[in-house]
Amino acid sequence: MDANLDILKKNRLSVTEGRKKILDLFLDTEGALAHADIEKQTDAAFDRVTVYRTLQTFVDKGIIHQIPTIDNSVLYALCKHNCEAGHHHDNHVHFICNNCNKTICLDDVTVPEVKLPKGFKPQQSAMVVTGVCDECK
Amino acid sequence: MDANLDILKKNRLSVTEGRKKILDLFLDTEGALAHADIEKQTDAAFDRVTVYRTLQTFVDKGIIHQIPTIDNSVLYALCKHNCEAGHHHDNHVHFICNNCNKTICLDDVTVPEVKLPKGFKPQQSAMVVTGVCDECK
DNA sequence: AATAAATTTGCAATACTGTTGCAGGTTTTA
DNA sequence: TAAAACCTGCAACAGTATTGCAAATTTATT
Repeated sequence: MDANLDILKKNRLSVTEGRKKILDLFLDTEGALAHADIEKQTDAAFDRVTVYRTLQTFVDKGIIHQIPTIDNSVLYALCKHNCEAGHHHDNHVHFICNNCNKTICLDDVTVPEVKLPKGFKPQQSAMVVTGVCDECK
Repeated sequence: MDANLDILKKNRLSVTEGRKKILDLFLDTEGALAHADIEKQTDAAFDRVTVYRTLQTFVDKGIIHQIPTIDNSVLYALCKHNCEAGHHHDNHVHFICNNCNKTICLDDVTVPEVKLPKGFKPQQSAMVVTGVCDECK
């Protein structure tokens, strides 16, 4: 069975063309995707609104996660670990290349824990490193 | 001499009402400000465009810095260390409270270094922790 | 397999966020 | 004080995101 079908069914989502196609995109892409990337790579086969809603649904189900960026762009990437609805365990560092502008999930680099001042209770932490990636070197 | 005047002159910026007022806001605020916050707190005394341009100017001069967030909001905070134009040395952790929605600069918590995979050259890193702050407890 | 129920999609409308050019005004320089 | 440099506000525009609703599709039921 296709991986995308599997994932959709596991999350009790209706299997539709759009969801299958967008999920495939994530499965085939190493790194992160922006809403605009998805529109481009699907040749705008789906309404912008549908793409927005699909992404939101996937985030809610823990299939993909949002990535923090310095500018106001929103990036999404596949969760590679066992994220459950509403609880993302994706605790890896994200790398943004200043040369090719790609965002790369460093799946093997976990976000280190930090000691917070008294009274602060952490729930989630994110870390973004910018620089030059291995391909641009 | 007022702190704001001092900072503006040091950076060879014309001293205008808008810049003084917005800089004061940052000096008086512990934490980060979004564009919307600034409009609100100045009673929209300045045009939206002016606020955008002022923020951009301050970032360029190294007076304030942008903070990465998971959603697509853009936050700014004063650089408390010796930021020079184009070189931000502000490496503290930012905390976003899920209750009061404030962003707080944890000036005493520095972003830990992480070991990156081969070929990746880091230039800057940012860390954002979400949770419950000391006031909301 | 056919139909009903539930869900999803696309369109239209709307709102928010941010940028640019330019004329007029303010600040700085000489 | 006058000229030059710089900044501001307005108008227009572009990109991004959200909502309601009717039509279409998918899933559940018989």
